[in-house]
Amino acid sequence: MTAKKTVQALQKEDFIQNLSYDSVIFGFNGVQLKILVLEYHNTGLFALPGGFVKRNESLDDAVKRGVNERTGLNNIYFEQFQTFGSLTRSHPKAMKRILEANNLDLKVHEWLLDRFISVSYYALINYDVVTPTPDALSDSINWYAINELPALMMDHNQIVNKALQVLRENLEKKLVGMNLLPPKFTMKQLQQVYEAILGQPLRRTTFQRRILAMDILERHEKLFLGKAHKAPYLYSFKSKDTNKQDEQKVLIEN
Amino acid sequence: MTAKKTVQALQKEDFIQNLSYDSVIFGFNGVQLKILVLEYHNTGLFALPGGFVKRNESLDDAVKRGVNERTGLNNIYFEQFQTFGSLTRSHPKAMKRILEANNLDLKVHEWLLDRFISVSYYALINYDVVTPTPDALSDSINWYAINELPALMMDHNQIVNKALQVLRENLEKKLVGMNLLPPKFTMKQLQQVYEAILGQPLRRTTFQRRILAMDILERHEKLFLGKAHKAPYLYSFKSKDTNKQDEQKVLIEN
DNA sequence: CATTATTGTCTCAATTTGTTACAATAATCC
DNA sequence: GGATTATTGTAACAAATTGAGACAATAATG
Repeated sequence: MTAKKTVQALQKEDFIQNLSYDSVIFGFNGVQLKILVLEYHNTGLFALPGGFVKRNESLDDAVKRGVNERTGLNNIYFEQFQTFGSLTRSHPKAMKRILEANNLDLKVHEWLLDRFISVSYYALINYDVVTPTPDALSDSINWYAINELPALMMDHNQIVNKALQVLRENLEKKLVGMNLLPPKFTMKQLQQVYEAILGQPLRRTTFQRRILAMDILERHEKLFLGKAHKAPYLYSFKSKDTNKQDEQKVLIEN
Repeated sequence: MTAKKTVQALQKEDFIQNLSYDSVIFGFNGVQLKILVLEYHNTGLFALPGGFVKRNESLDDAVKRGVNERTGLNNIYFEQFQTFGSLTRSHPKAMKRILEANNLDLKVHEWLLDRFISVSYYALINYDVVTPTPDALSDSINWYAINELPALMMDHNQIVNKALQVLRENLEKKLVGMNLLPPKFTMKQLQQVYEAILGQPLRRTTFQRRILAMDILERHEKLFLGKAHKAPYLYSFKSKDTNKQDEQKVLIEN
Protein backbone atom coordinates (compact mmCIF):
# COMPACT_ATOMS: atom_id res chain seq x y z
CA MET A 1 0.00 0.00 0.00
CA THR A 2 2.63 2.55 -0.94
CA ALA A 3 -0.05 4.91 -2.14
CA LYS A 4 1.53 7.78 -4.02
CA LYS A 5 1.15 11.06 -2.22
CA THR A 6 -1.45 13.21 -3.93
CA VAL A 7 0.37 16.33 -4.99
CA GLN A 8 -1.68 19.41 -4.28
CA ALA A 9 -1.87 21.76 -7.25
CA LEU A 10 -0.24 25.17 -6.89
CA GLN A 11 -2.96 27.50 -8.11
CA LYS A 12 -1.69 30.55 -9.92
CA GLU A 13 -4.25 32.85 -8.27
CA ASP A 14 -2.99 32.03 -4.78
CA PHE A 15 0.57 33.21 -5.28
CA ILE A 16 2.58 36.29 -6.17
CA GLN A 17 3.83 35.77 -9.72
CA ASN A 18 7.50 35.61 -10.70
CA LEU A 19 8.64 35.70 -7.11
CA SER A 20 10.02 32.83 -5.05
CA TYR A 21 12.21 32.34 -2.04
CA ASP A 22 15.06 29.94 -1.39
CA SER A 23 16.42 28.95 1.98
CA VAL A 24 19.86 27.80 3.02
CA ILE A 25 19.18 25.90 6.23
CA PHE A 26 22.35 25.44 8.24
CA GLY A 27 22.90 22.84 10.93
CA PHE A 28 25.97 21.74 12.85
CA ASN A 29 26.49 18.07 13.67
CA GLY A 30 29.36 18.63 16.06
CA VAL A 31 31.99 18.43 13.36
CA GLN A 32 30.79 19.89 10.09
CA LEU A 33 28.55 22.70 8.98
CA LYS A 34 25.76 21.23 6.87
CA ILE A 35 22.79 22.41 4.90
CA LEU A 36 19.53 20.79 3.85
CA VAL A 37 19.30 19.86 0.17
CA LEU A 38 16.33 18.23 -1.46
CA GLU A 39 16.18 15.95 -4.47
CA TYR A 40 13.22 15.96 -6.84
CA HIS A 41 11.46 12.71 -7.80
CA ASN A 42 12.96 10.91 -10.78
CA THR A 43 14.90 13.86 -12.08
CA GLY A 44 18.29 13.71 -10.40
CA LEU A 45 17.86 17.40 -9.67
CA PHE A 46 19.10 18.78 -6.37
CA ALA A 47 17.86 22.08 -5.04
CA LEU A 48 17.56 24.31 -2.01
CA PRO A 49 14.28 24.19 -0.13
CA GLY A 50 12.23 27.02 -1.51
CA GLY A 51 8.72 28.08 -2.28
CA PHE A 52 6.32 30.78 -3.27
CA VAL A 53 4.67 33.67 -1.49
CA LYS A 54 0.90 33.61 -1.07
CA ARG A 55 -0.89 36.74 -2.08
CA ASN A 56 -2.12 37.33 1.48
CA GLU A 57 1.06 36.39 3.27
CA SER A 58 4.17 38.37 4.11
CA LEU A 59 7.49 37.38 2.61
CA ASP A 60 8.89 36.40 6.01
CA ASP A 61 5.81 34.33 6.81
CA ALA A 62 6.18 32.42 3.57
CA VAL A 63 9.74 31.51 4.53
CA LYS A 64 8.69 30.54 8.06
CA ARG A 65 6.01 28.31 6.62
CA GLY A 66 8.46 26.67 4.22
CA VAL A 67 11.19 26.06 6.78
CA ASN A 68 8.65 24.78 9.26
CA GLU A 69 7.29 22.27 6.74
CA ARG A 70 10.79 20.99 6.03
CA THR A 71 12.14 20.87 9.59
CA GLY A 72 9.13 20.77 11.90
CA LEU A 73 10.67 23.71 13.80
CA ASN A 74 8.72 26.75 14.79
CA ASN A 75 11.02 29.26 16.39
CA ILE A 76 13.81 29.39 13.91
CA TYR A 77 16.45 32.03 13.51
CA PHE A 78 16.52 33.15 9.91
CA GLU A 79 17.79 36.10 8.01
CA GLN A 80 17.26 37.41 4.54
CA PHE A 81 20.52 38.02 2.73
CA GLN A 82 20.04 38.63 -0.98
CA THR A 83 17.54 38.75 -3.80
CA PHE A 84 18.60 37.18 -7.06
CA GLY A 85 17.07 38.69 -10.16
CA SER A 86 19.15 37.96 -13.23
CA LEU A 87 17.45 37.07 -16.48
CA THR A 88 19.31 33.80 -16.84
CA ARG A 89 18.71 32.26 -13.44
CA SER A 90 15.42 30.52 -14.25
CA HIS A 91 15.48 27.18 -16.06
CA PRO A 92 11.99 26.44 -17.39
CA LYS A 93 13.09 23.10 -18.84
CA ALA A 94 14.25 21.81 -15.47
CA MET A 95 11.04 23.00 -13.87
CA LYS A 96 9.05 21.25 -16.56
CA ARG A 97 10.85 18.00 -15.84
CA ILE A 98 9.97 18.33 -12.18
CA LEU A 99 6.32 18.95 -12.97
CA GLU A 100 6.15 16.03 -15.36
CA ALA A 101 7.91 13.68 -12.96
CA ASN A 102 5.20 14.51 -10.44
CA ASN A 103 2.32 14.10 -12.91
CA LEU A 104 1.28 17.68 -12.44
CA ASP A 105 -1.01 19.41 -14.90
CA LEU A 106 1.22 21.52 -17.14
CA LYS A 107 -1.57 23.93 -18.01
CA VAL A 108 -2.37 24.68 -14.38
CA HIS A 109 1.30 25.07 -13.53
CA GLU A 110 2.46 26.91 -16.60
CA TRP A 111 3.14 29.99 -14.46
CA LEU A 112 5.97 28.08 -12.80
CA LEU A 113 7.85 27.99 -16.10
CA ASP A 114 8.11 31.76 -16.22
CA ARG A 115 11.00 33.82 -14.90
CA PHE A 116 11.42 33.95 -11.10
CA ILE A 117 13.14 36.49 -8.92
CA SER A 118 14.13 34.80 -5.71
CA VAL A 119 14.60 36.21 -2.23
CA SER A 120 17.15 34.16 -0.35
CA TYR A 121 17.27 33.45 3.35
CA TYR A 122 19.56 31.47 5.56
CA ALA A 123 18.31 29.73 8.68
CA LEU A 124 20.27 28.36 11.63
CA ILE A 125 18.88 25.40 13.49
CA ASN A 126 19.85 22.90 16.13
CA TYR A 127 20.80 19.88 14.07
CA ASP A 128 19.80 17.34 16.72
CA VAL A 129 16.22 18.49 17.10
CA VAL A 130 15.28 18.31 13.44
CA THR A 131 13.52 15.63 11.44
CA PRO A 132 13.89 16.71 7.83
CA THR A 133 10.76 15.95 5.85
CA PRO A 134 10.57 16.06 2.07
CA ASP A 135 7.76 18.02 0.50
CA ALA A 136 5.30 16.69 -2.04
CA LEU A 137 7.50 17.27 -5.07
CA SER A 138 10.72 15.91 -3.65
CA ASP A 139 12.03 12.45 -2.97
CA SER A 140 14.32 13.26 -0.15
CA ILE A 141 15.74 16.03 1.92
CA ASN A 142 19.15 15.46 3.41
CA TRP A 143 22.01 17.10 5.20
CA TYR A 144 25.10 17.79 3.12
CA ALA A 145 28.36 19.16 4.43
CA ILE A 146 28.95 22.55 2.85
CA ASN A 147 32.15 21.39 1.18
CA GLU A 148 30.58 18.21 -0.15
CA LEU A 149 27.54 19.61 -1.91
CA PRO A 150 26.19 18.04 -5.08
CA ALA A 151 25.65 20.26 -8.11
CA LEU A 152 22.45 22.12 -7.42
CA MET A 153 20.01 23.32 -10.04
CA MET A 154 19.89 26.89 -11.32
CA ASP A 155 21.99 29.35 -9.32
CA HIS A 156 21.56 27.51 -6.03
CA ASN A 157 25.25 26.78 -5.52
CA GLN A 158 25.92 30.47 -5.93
CA ILE A 159 23.19 31.20 -3.38
CA VAL A 160 24.83 28.86 -0.88
CA ASN A 161 28.17 30.57 -1.35
CA LYS A 162 26.66 33.94 -0.73
CA ALA A 163 24.82 32.62 2.34
CA LEU A 164 28.07 31.33 3.75
CA GLN A 165 29.82 34.60 3.07
CA VAL A 166 27.12 36.59 4.85
CA LEU A 167 27.01 34.11 7.71
CA ARG A 168 30.74 34.58 8.21
CA GLU A 169 30.39 38.34 8.18
CA ASN A 170 27.57 38.15 10.73
CA LEU A 171 29.36 35.70 12.98
CA GLU A 172 30.97 38.26 15.25
CA LYS A 173 28.34 40.92 14.79
CA LYS A 174 25.23 38.98 15.65
CA LEU A 175 26.15 36.05 17.90
CA VAL A 176 24.81 33.89 15.17
CA GLY A 177 26.60 30.82 16.53
CA MET A 178 24.15 30.35 19.37
CA ASN A 179 21.41 29.16 17.06
CA LEU A 180 23.38 26.14 15.92
CA LEU A 181 23.92 24.68 19.38
CA PRO A 182 21.77 23.13 22.08
CA PRO A 183 20.86 25.46 24.96
CA LYS A 184 23.84 24.32 27.01
CA PHE A 185 27.22 23.69 25.44
CA THR A 186 30.89 23.63 26.25
CA MET A 187 33.42 26.22 25.20
CA LYS A 188 34.94 23.66 22.88
CA GLN A 189 31.63 23.09 21.10
CA LEU A 190 31.21 26.80 20.59
CA GLN A 191 34.70 27.05 19.21
CA GLN A 192 34.00 24.19 16.83
CA VAL A 193 30.96 26.02 15.50
CA TYR A 194 33.08 29.10 14.87
CA GLU A 195 35.75 27.03 13.19
CA ALA A 196 33.25 25.20 11.00
CA ILE A 197 31.70 28.47 9.86
CA LEU A 198 34.98 30.29 9.29
CA GLY A 199 36.65 27.23 7.82
CA GLN A 200 39.82 27.73 9.85
CA PRO A 201 41.14 26.71 13.26
CA LEU A 202 41.11 29.22 16.09
CA ARG A 203 43.46 29.52 19.02
CA ARG A 204 41.85 27.99 22.07
CA THR A 205 43.04 30.43 24.72
CA THR A 206 42.42 33.54 22.66
CA PHE A 207 38.99 32.32 21.64
CA GLN A 208 37.98 31.59 25.22
CA ARG A 209 39.21 34.94 26.46
CA ARG A 210 37.49 36.86 23.69
CA ILE A 211 34.14 35.14 24.12
CA LEU A 212 34.17 35.44 27.90
CA ALA A 213 35.12 39.12 27.64
CA MET A 214 31.95 39.70 25.62
CA ASP A 215 29.99 38.89 28.75
CA ILE A 216 27.27 37.05 26.88
CA LEU A 217 27.61 33.63 28.46
CA GLU A 218 26.31 32.21 31.69
CA ARG A 219 28.31 29.46 33.28
CA HIS A 220 26.52 26.39 34.58
CA GLU A 221 27.46 23.02 36.06
CA LYS A 222 30.30 20.93 34.72
CA LEU A 223 29.78 18.31 32.07
CA PHE A 224 31.18 14.89 32.98
CA LEU A 225 31.66 12.84 29.87
CA GLY A 226 33.51 10.00 31.60
CA LYS A 227 36.75 10.98 29.92
CA ALA A 228 40.11 10.93 31.65
CA HIS A 229 40.57 14.66 32.01
CA LYS A 230 39.20 17.78 33.63
CA ALA A 231 35.50 18.26 32.92
CA PRO A 232 34.52 21.41 31.03
CA TYR A 233 31.87 23.84 32.20
CA LEU A 234 28.59 24.11 30.39
CA TYR A 235 27.57 27.52 29.19
CA SER A 236 24.41 29.08 27.83
CA PHE A 237 23.86 32.40 26.17
CA LYS A 238 22.44 34.99 28.53
CA SER A 239 18.71 35.05 27.96
CA LYS A 240 16.98 37.84 26.13
CA ASP A 241 15.18 38.58 29.38
CA THR A 242 18.49 39.72 30.78
CA ASN A 243 18.96 42.01 27.82
CA LYS A 244 15.45 43.34 28.17
CA GLN A 245 16.20 44.10 31.79
CA ASP A 246 19.09 46.21 30.56
CA GLU A 247 16.77 48.10 28.26
CA GLN A 248 14.34 48.60 31.12
CA LYS A 249 17.12 49.97 33.24
CA VAL A 250 17.88 52.57 30.62
CA LEU A 251 14.25 53.54 30.46
CA ILE A 252 14.04 53.88 34.23
CA GLU A 253 17.17 56.01 34.31
CA ASN A 254 15.62 58.59 32.01
CA MET B 1 4.31 77.35 -23.34
CA THR B 2 4.71 75.28 -20.21
CA ALA B 3 3.34 72.26 -21.97
CA LYS B 4 2.59 69.52 -19.47
CA LYS B 5 4.87 66.58 -19.90
CA THR B 6 3.00 63.70 -21.47
CA VAL B 7 3.13 60.92 -18.95
CA GLN B 8 3.87 57.63 -20.58
CA ALA B 9 1.54 54.85 -19.46
CA LEU B 10 3.07 51.97 -17.50
CA GLN B 11 1.66 48.96 -19.31
CA LYS B 12 0.97 46.01 -17.07
CA GLU B 13 2.28 43.49 -19.62
CA ASP B 14 5.73 45.12 -19.69
CA PHE B 15 6.51 44.67 -15.99
CA ILE B 16 6.90 42.00 -13.36
CA GLN B 17 3.82 42.21 -11.15
CA ASN B 18 3.89 42.99 -7.43
CA LEU B 19 7.60 43.71 -7.48
CA SER B 20 9.29 47.08 -7.30
CA TYR B 21 12.63 48.51 -6.27
CA ASP B 22 13.51 51.53 -4.19
CA SER B 23 16.83 53.30 -4.14
CA VAL B 24 18.53 55.32 -1.43
CA ILE B 25 20.93 57.51 -3.38
CA PHE B 26 23.60 58.96 -1.13
CA GLY B 27 25.71 62.01 -1.88
CA PHE B 28 28.12 64.05 0.21
CA ASN B 29 28.25 67.82 -0.15
CA GLY B 30 31.41 68.28 1.86
CA VAL B 31 29.58 68.61 5.14
CA GLN B 32 26.50 66.41 5.31
CA LEU B 33 25.45 63.06 4.00
CA LYS B 34 22.37 63.54 1.83
CA ILE B 35 19.94 61.44 -0.14
CA LEU B 36 17.70 62.13 -3.11
CA VAL B 37 14.00 62.40 -2.31
CA LEU B 38 11.29 63.08 -4.83
CA GLU B 39 7.93 64.77 -4.37
CA TYR B 40 4.90 63.75 -6.39
CA HIS B 41 2.83 66.34 -8.23
CA ASN B 42 0.08 67.95 -6.18
CA THR B 43 0.02 65.33 -3.47
CA GLY B 44 2.50 66.46 -0.84
CA LEU B 45 3.86 62.92 -0.91
CA PHE B 46 7.59 62.38 -0.59
CA ALA B 47 9.21 59.13 -1.64
CA LEU B 48 12.42 57.41 -2.54
CA PRO B 49 13.23 57.10 -6.21
CA GLY B 50 11.96 53.71 -7.26
CA GLY B 51 10.49 51.81 -10.12
CA PHE B 52 9.48 48.54 -11.63
CA VAL B 53 11.29 45.69 -13.29
CA LYS B 54 10.63 45.01 -16.95
CA ARG B 55 9.83 41.43 -17.83
CA ASN B 56 12.94 41.18 -20.01
CA GLU B 57 15.33 43.04 -17.77
CA SER B 58 17.40 41.92 -14.80
CA LEU B 59 16.72 43.37 -11.37
CA ASP B 60 20.08 45.14 -11.28
CA ASP B 61 19.53 46.59 -14.74
CA ALA B 62 16.19 48.00 -13.67
CA VAL B 63 17.89 49.81 -10.80
CA LYS B 64 20.69 51.06 -13.04
CA ARG B 65 18.11 52.41 -15.44
CA GLY B 66 16.22 54.15 -12.65
CA VAL B 67 19.26 55.72 -11.00
CA ASN B 68 20.58 56.79 -14.38
CA GLU B 69 17.30 58.53 -15.23
CA ARG B 70 17.35 60.42 -11.95
CA THR B 71 21.02 61.37 -11.83
CA GLY B 72 22.33 61.18 -15.39
CA LEU B 73 25.15 58.98 -14.11
CA ASN B 74 26.19 55.79 -15.77
CA ASN B 75 28.87 54.09 -13.73
CA ILE B 76 27.36 54.18 -10.32
CA TYR B 77 28.30 52.17 -7.29
CA PHE B 78 25.20 50.53 -5.91
CA GLU B 79 24.40 47.66 -3.65
CA GLN B 80 21.28 45.74 -2.83
CA PHE B 81 20.63 45.57 0.89
CA GLN B 82 17.15 44.29 1.71
CA THR B 83 13.83 43.20 0.27
CA PHE B 84 10.75 44.42 2.05
CA GLY B 85 7.74 42.16 1.83
CA SER B 86 5.29 42.83 4.65
CA LEU B 87 1.58 42.81 3.94
CA THR B 88 1.07 46.30 5.28
CA ARG B 89 3.75 48.19 3.40
CA SER B 90 1.70 49.04 0.31
CA HIS B 91 -0.69 51.98 0.40
CA PRO B 92 -3.08 51.74 -2.55
CA LYS B 93 -4.84 54.97 -1.59
CA ALA B 94 -1.65 56.99 -1.78
CA MET B 95 -0.76 55.40 -5.09
CA LYS B 96 -4.23 56.23 -6.37
CA ARG B 97 -3.76 59.89 -5.43
CA ILE B 98 -0.50 59.94 -7.36
CA LEU B 99 -2.11 58.43 -10.43
CA GLU B 100 -5.03 60.84 -10.28
CA ALA B 101 -2.80 63.86 -9.79
CA ASN B 102 -1.01 62.87 -12.98
CA ASN B 103 -4.22 62.25 -14.95
CA LEU B 104 -3.29 58.65 -15.49
CA ASP B 105 -5.86 56.12 -16.59
CA LEU B 106 -6.92 54.22 -13.47
CA LYS B 107 -7.98 51.16 -15.43
CA VAL B 108 -4.66 50.83 -17.22
CA HIS B 109 -2.74 51.38 -13.99
CA GLU B 110 -4.89 49.38 -11.65
CA TRP B 111 -2.04 46.90 -11.21
CA LEU B 112 -0.11 49.60 -9.38
CA LEU B 113 -2.68 49.56 -6.59
CA ASP B 114 -1.92 45.97 -5.72
CA ARG B 115 0.55 44.82 -3.12
CA PHE B 116 4.26 45.38 -3.90
CA ILE B 117 7.32 43.63 -2.59
CA SER B 118 10.24 45.97 -2.92
CA VAL B 119 13.93 45.25 -3.37
CA SER B 120 15.98 48.08 -1.90
CA TYR B 121 19.34 49.37 -3.06
CA TYR B 122 21.62 52.12 -1.95
CA ALA B 123 23.81 54.01 -4.37
CA LEU B 124 26.82 56.23 -3.70
CA ILE B 125 27.53 59.08 -6.06
CA ASN B 126 29.73 62.11 -6.40
CA TYR B 127 27.42 64.92 -5.32
CA ASP B 128 29.06 67.56 -7.50
CA VAL B 129 28.66 65.76 -10.79
CA VAL B 130 24.94 65.14 -10.53
CA THR B 131 22.01 67.00 -11.97
CA PRO B 132 18.97 65.49 -10.29
CA THR B 133 16.09 65.22 -12.72
CA PRO B 134 12.53 64.46 -11.66
CA ASP B 135 10.69 61.72 -13.49
CA ALA B 136 7.34 62.08 -15.19
CA LEU B 137 5.26 61.51 -12.07
CA SER B 138 7.19 63.75 -9.74
CA ASP B 139 7.44 67.47 -9.28
CA SER B 140 10.88 67.64 -7.92
CA ILE B 141 13.82 65.61 -6.80
CA ASN B 142 16.04 67.12 -4.16
CA TRP B 143 18.87 66.45 -1.79
CA TYR B 144 17.94 66.11 1.86
CA ALA B 145 20.37 65.70 4.71
CA ILE B 146 19.80 62.32 6.29
CA ASN B 147 18.88 63.86 9.63
CA GLU B 148 16.51 66.37 8.10
CA LEU B 149 14.31 64.09 6.04
CA PRO B 150 10.64 64.81 5.53
CA ALA B 151 8.12 62.09 6.33
CA LEU B 152 8.28 59.72 3.40
CA MET B 153 5.40 57.62 2.14
CA MET B 154 4.93 53.95 2.98
CA ASP B 155 7.91 52.35 4.71
CA HIS B 156 10.48 54.55 2.97
CA ASN B 157 11.83 56.12 6.14
CA GLN B 158 12.43 52.64 7.48
CA ILE B 159 14.20 51.75 4.24
CA VAL B 160 16.49 54.76 4.61
CA ASN B 161 17.38 53.76 8.15
CA LYS B 162 18.26 50.28 7.08
CA ALA B 163 20.32 51.63 4.18
CA LEU B 164 22.26 53.82 6.57
CA GLN B 165 22.84 50.93 8.93
CA VAL B 166 24.18 48.71 6.15
CA LEU B 167 26.29 51.54 4.75
CA ARG B 168 27.91 51.97 8.15
CA GLU B 169 28.60 48.27 8.43
CA ASN B 170 30.14 48.25 4.95
CA LEU B 171 32.22 51.36 5.50
CA GLU B 172 35.36 49.61 6.67
CA LYS B 173 34.75 46.40 4.78
CA LYS B 174 34.26 47.72 1.29
CA LEU B 175 35.99 51.10 0.98
CA VAL B 176 32.61 52.46 0.28
CA GLY B 177 33.72 56.01 1.04
CA MET B 178 35.57 56.40 -2.23
CA ASN B 179 32.38 56.59 -4.24
CA LEU B 180 31.23 59.74 -2.50
CA LEU B 181 34.28 61.84 -3.35
CA PRO B 182 35.85 63.31 -6.46
CA PRO B 183 38.81 61.35 -7.87
CA LYS B 184 41.31 63.42 -5.91
CA PHE B 185 40.67 64.50 -2.35
CA THR B 186 42.45 65.46 0.82
CA MET B 187 42.74 63.33 3.93
CA LYS B 188 40.45 65.75 5.69
CA GLN B 189 37.73 65.33 3.08
CA LEU B 190 37.95 61.57 3.40
CA GLN B 191 37.70 61.85 7.15
CA GLN B 192 34.65 64.07 6.81
CA VAL B 193 32.95 61.43 4.68
CA TYR B 194 33.63 58.84 7.34
CA GLU B 195 32.37 61.13 10.05
CA ALA B 196 29.20 61.98 8.14
CA ILE B 197 28.41 58.32 7.56
CA LEU B 198 29.20 57.20 11.08
CA GLY B 199 27.65 60.27 12.64
CA GLN B 200 30.54 60.80 15.00
CA PRO B 201 33.88 62.61 15.01
CA LEU B 202 37.08 60.66 14.47
CA ARG B 203 40.55 61.38 15.78
CA ARG B 204 42.63 62.98 13.04
CA THR B 205 45.97 61.29 13.65
CA THR B 206 44.53 57.85 14.24
CA PHE B 207 42.33 58.10 11.17
CA GLN B 208 45.22 59.16 8.97
CA ARG B 209 47.48 56.42 10.23
CA ARG B 210 44.80 53.73 9.83
CA ILE B 211 43.88 54.73 6.30
CA LEU B 212 47.49 55.04 5.16
CA ALA B 213 48.32 51.66 6.71
CA MET B 214 45.65 50.11 4.49
CA ASP B 215 47.84 50.95 1.53
CA ILE B 216 44.92 51.85 -0.71
CA LEU B 217 45.76 55.48 -1.43
CA GLU B 218 48.09 57.09 -3.88
CA ARG B 219 49.55 60.44 -2.94
CA HIS B 220 49.60 63.23 -5.50
CA GLU B 221 50.52 66.91 -5.62
CA LYS B 222 49.64 69.32 -2.85
CA LEU B 223 46.44 71.31 -2.89
CA PHE B 224 46.96 75.04 -2.39
CA LEU B 225 43.73 76.63 -1.22
CA GLY B 226 45.29 80.03 -0.48
CA LYS B 227 44.84 79.51 3.22
CA ALA B 228 47.42 80.56 5.78
CA HIS B 229 48.70 77.12 6.65
CA LYS B 230 50.48 74.06 5.34
CA ALA B 231 48.85 72.71 2.19
CA PRO B 232 47.47 69.16 2.35
CA TYR B 233 48.33 66.44 -0.12
CA LEU B 234 45.77 65.20 -2.58
CA TYR B 235 45.10 61.48 -2.63
CA SER B 236 43.26 59.10 -4.89
CA PHE B 237 42.27 55.51 -4.37
CA LYS B 238 44.62 53.10 -6.06
CA SER B 239 43.02 52.26 -9.36
CA LYS B 240 41.20 49.03 -10.03
CA ASP B 241 43.78 48.40 -12.73
CA THR B 242 46.29 47.88 -9.96
CA ASN B 243 43.95 45.36 -8.36
CA LYS B 244 43.30 43.70 -11.68
CA GLN B 245 47.02 43.38 -12.16
CA ASP B 246 47.07 41.50 -8.88
CA GLU B 247 44.38 39.16 -10.15
CA GLN B 248 46.28 38.70 -13.39
CA LYS B 249 49.35 37.86 -11.43
CA VAL B 250 47.51 35.10 -9.64
CA LEU B 251 46.29 33.71 -12.93
CA ILE B 252 49.78 33.76 -14.40
CA GLU B 253 51.19 32.07 -11.33
CA ASN B 254 48.88 29.09 -11.79
C1' DC C 1 48.76 6.61 43.13
C1' DA C 2 51.14 7.69 38.86
C1' DT C 3 49.41 8.52 34.11
C1' DT C 4 46.71 10.81 30.48
C1' DA C 5 44.08 14.21 28.12
C1' DT C 6 41.83 18.36 28.40
C1' DT C 7 40.45 22.55 30.64
C1' DG C 8 40.74 27.21 32.86
C1' DT C 9 43.78 30.78 33.78
C1' DC C 10 47.99 33.38 33.99
C1' DT C 11 52.09 35.61 31.98
C1' DC C 12 54.82 38.00 28.88
C1' DA C 13 55.65 39.44 24.09
C1' DA C 14 53.90 41.48 19.92
C1' DT C 15 50.74 44.33 17.74
C1' DT C 16 47.42 47.81 17.39
C1' DT C 17 45.17 51.98 18.90
C1' DG C 18 44.72 56.34 21.76
C1' DT C 19 46.82 60.66 22.94
C1' DT C 20 49.95 64.19 22.92
C1' DA C 21 53.51 66.72 21.04
C1' DC C 22 55.95 69.09 17.60
C1' DA C 23 58.13 70.50 13.45
C1' DA C 24 56.85 71.95 8.65
C1' DT C 25 54.60 74.84 5.95
C1' DA C 26 51.33 78.56 3.11
C1' DA C 27 49.37 82.55 3.47
C1' DT C 28 48.61 87.07 6.13
C1' DC C 29 49.72 91.05 8.79
C1' DC C 30 52.26 94.52 10.16
C1' DG D 1 60.70 90.65 5.23
C1' DG D 2 59.98 88.57 9.62
C1' DA D 3 56.57 87.44 13.21
C1' DT D 4 51.85 85.37 13.27
C1' DT D 5 48.21 81.96 12.32
C1' DA D 6 45.97 77.73 11.15
C1' DT D 7 46.49 73.31 9.60
C1' DT D 8 49.09 69.32 8.19
C1' DG D 9 52.26 65.22 8.43
C1' DT D 10 54.66 62.47 11.46
C1' DA D 11 56.95 60.95 15.53
C1' DA D 12 56.81 59.39 20.34
C1' DC D 13 54.99 57.30 24.19
C1' DA D 14 51.01 55.21 26.81
C1' DA D 15 47.12 52.18 26.92
C1' DA D 16 44.62 48.45 25.27
C1' DT D 17 44.17 44.28 22.68
C1' DT D 18 45.78 39.99 20.81
C1' DG D 19 49.24 36.14 20.10
C1' DA D 20 51.73 32.36 21.99
C1' DG D 21 53.20 29.57 25.66
C1' DA D 22 53.24 27.78 30.12
C1' DC D 23 51.17 25.61 33.90
C1' DA D 24 48.31 24.06 37.53
C1' DA D 25 43.75 21.72 38.15
C1' DT D 26 41.17 18.04 37.42
C1' DA D 27 38.33 13.36 35.87
C1' DA D 28 38.94 9.12 34.54
C1' DT D 29 42.22 4.91 33.79
C1' DG D 30 45.36 1.28 34.83
